[in-house]
Amino acid sequence: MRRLSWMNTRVERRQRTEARILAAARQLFGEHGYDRTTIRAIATAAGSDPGLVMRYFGSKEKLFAQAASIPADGPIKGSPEQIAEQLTAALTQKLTEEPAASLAALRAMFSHPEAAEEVRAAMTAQQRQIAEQLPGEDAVLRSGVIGALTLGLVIGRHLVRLDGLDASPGEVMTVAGPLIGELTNGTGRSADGRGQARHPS
Amino acid sequence: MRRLSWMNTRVERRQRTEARILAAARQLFGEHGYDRTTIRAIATAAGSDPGLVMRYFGSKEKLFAQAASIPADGPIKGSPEQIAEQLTAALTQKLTEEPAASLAALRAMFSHPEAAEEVRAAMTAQQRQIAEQLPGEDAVLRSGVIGALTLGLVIGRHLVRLDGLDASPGEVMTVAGPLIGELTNGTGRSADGRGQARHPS
DNA sequence: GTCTATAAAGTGATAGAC
DNA sequence: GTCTATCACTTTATAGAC
Repeated sequence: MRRLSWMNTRVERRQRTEARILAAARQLFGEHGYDRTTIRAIATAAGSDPGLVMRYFGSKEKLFAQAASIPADGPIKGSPEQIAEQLTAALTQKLTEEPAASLAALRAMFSHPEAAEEVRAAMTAQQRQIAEQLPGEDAVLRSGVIGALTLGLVIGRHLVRLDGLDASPGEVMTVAGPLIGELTNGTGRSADGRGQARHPS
Repeated sequence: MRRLSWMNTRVERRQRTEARILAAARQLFGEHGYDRTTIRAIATAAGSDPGLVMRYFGSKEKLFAQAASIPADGPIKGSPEQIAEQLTAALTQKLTEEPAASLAALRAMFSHPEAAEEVRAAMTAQQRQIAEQLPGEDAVLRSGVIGALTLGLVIGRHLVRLDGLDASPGEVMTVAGPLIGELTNGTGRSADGRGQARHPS
């Protein structure tokens, strides 16, 4: 049994180091993009060594693939009103705390084709799903605008730090929520606009 | 006079080469970002030579500064309705044909800090200008959402090629126009929504 | 198992030949 | 004036010392 516990601590040590490297990779990829993040910088930030990083993850590309991922939002279903509610909730969460892995993928997508594919796949999957359930001939277009609005808000807040978007998620959603309501049911009138999102106070 | 005409052709030749290099730089920076665009690739695309590129522009950084720029939209002034109209027109144009220089700056901004500053400066200048003239306590926030929507639409169409955004600019504006109208006057009701933008057919 | 030393390739920039 | 050859440097990735 002594051997097992010994192996355990060693395996655990290795797993902890791997996790530290992965966390450092996520942060640096998210801050500086793919090309400007070097294996050396990741190793240093993780208190480790470039050689180990390569040994654990095989290549920079594979490390990035593990570090940057877009978690698919749960399936979105129901009436336009229900869809709007689910979209609003998902967007609120993205504004509150977008995970480092997503930010890494989002930043890298503009210079790293594989990251672009990752994000595109996640976004088009959700958009298609939404478009199928929305009324109106221009459902595909409207779900595209929903995607653009979401992308703009997330990028504007977390990556570009656009003026005015540093308000609380609740405040931002007070403005953005009604737009989503409008886009889901195809008219600016029937959803009562402003009331759709909760006020922060 | 013979010398003058001789100089002219030579100066012209040089200017033409410079223009070709600049055009190639814009296109490649816009397609692959700053880091992945090499001086060598630009020179080849322009049918020229890496040494000449350096000689003409001094450095890759200076070449990028000349190639990637965000033209400031004209000053935006007037009542909320007029502002909405000007914003709609500007956005329509950005959707119709965003110049290569802007696309280069937009793509590079996520990995190249100086490009980020370029875009941020242009966007915050316009947003501040708009926020000053909009009614409501949350004018700054609303102009921020306008910026995010614009950014999302331009990026979604030209850079990410989001599903559904490949419609004609007129069709896209049929959906996005009312949102801008709603954001400028602070309510989803008073602007008549859909009627704001022209239909394509 | 961990890390140092180095290899191989590609970059921006420069000097100097035509 | 135009372009070739090369420098100095940095990158990922590997081989081998401890």
